[in-house]
Amino acid sequence: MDDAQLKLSSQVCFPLYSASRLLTKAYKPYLDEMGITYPQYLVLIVLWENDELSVNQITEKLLLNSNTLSPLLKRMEKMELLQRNRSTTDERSVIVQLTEKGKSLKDQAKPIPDKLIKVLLTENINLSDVLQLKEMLNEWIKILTEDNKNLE
Amino acid sequence: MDDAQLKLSSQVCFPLYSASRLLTKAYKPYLDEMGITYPQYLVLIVLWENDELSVNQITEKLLLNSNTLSPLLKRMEKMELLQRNRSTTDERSVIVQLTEKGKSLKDQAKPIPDKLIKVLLTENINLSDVLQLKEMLNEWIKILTEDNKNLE
DNA sequence: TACCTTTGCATCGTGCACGATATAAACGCA
DNA sequence: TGCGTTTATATCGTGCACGATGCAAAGGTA
Repeated sequence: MDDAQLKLSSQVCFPLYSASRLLTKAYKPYLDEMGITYPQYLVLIVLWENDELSVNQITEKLLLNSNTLSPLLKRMEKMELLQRNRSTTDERSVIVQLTEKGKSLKDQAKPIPDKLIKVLLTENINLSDVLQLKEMLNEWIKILTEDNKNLE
Repeated sequence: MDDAQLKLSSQVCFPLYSASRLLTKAYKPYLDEMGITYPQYLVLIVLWENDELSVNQITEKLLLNSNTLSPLLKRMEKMELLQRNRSTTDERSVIVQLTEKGKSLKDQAKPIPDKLIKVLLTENINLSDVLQLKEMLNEWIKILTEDNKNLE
């Protein structure tokens, strides 16, 4: 049985892929109330932490490219959650900042992380397990982003 | 700072989401050689394990709905990797089975899992860590799929 | 200053994901 | 047997992801 590793149950990527999709889906009821999607929520988070960011700074924080973020930011601008303006010092850059409407969603978003972490804690999984998992994922993210850079 | 949990660095879902995307991207060079995508690779895996499966059986194994799988399977049929036929015993069901071409890709796929697990093992992360992470993810998947069922 | 390269962002095409909905076959039960 | 309900699959619309490519501004260098 030398193809045992090919079985679905042996693969690491599949649980990662499924858990990610399902957890994102668990966010949905809360994000629906705010009228946004999960990737849009991520953009709000980094802009709640930083008054203004260039598109490039957002790509670095969220590990998404401009071909994903440009249309997404345009949709959010149309929803009046944020503004996009060319930088005056560097005409190539586009500066993104939240509108009052975008800022005001922060209060509504505050209880979300707490609600979701409660779903993820069980008899067998405590908070320190979750932190350890996060550390592993972050190390993988570091490796995998470095890999990509090496290819360029 | 009562909104500390709202920070990107505090969230569990974001590392899950990023690691999943990046790991899938790491598969790409190998899957490109076979002319398939990651979700198509998952379909092949379950069909290498089972001679024939209904669309419904595939949705259960991959946790994807028919609205995702139907077009995906059609693309794979057009690529002559598999065949779709209505069941004779239950005309509602569509039975999916691999063509010789689909079966033959198995040999090419064999070395892939080994190559990728090597990327994920580091000074700080050994095989038992990975197994533990898989167990946690599988427990979450169980919880989150049960949650969805409860909503229906 | 002319020119080549890099950088920042955007557009295009393709393939997922997924909620909402449609449709036909099968089932259950009065 | 008739008929409402469930089940299996498919279609449609929208929003990501992402590789390939384009383009203009900025930077570097002879």
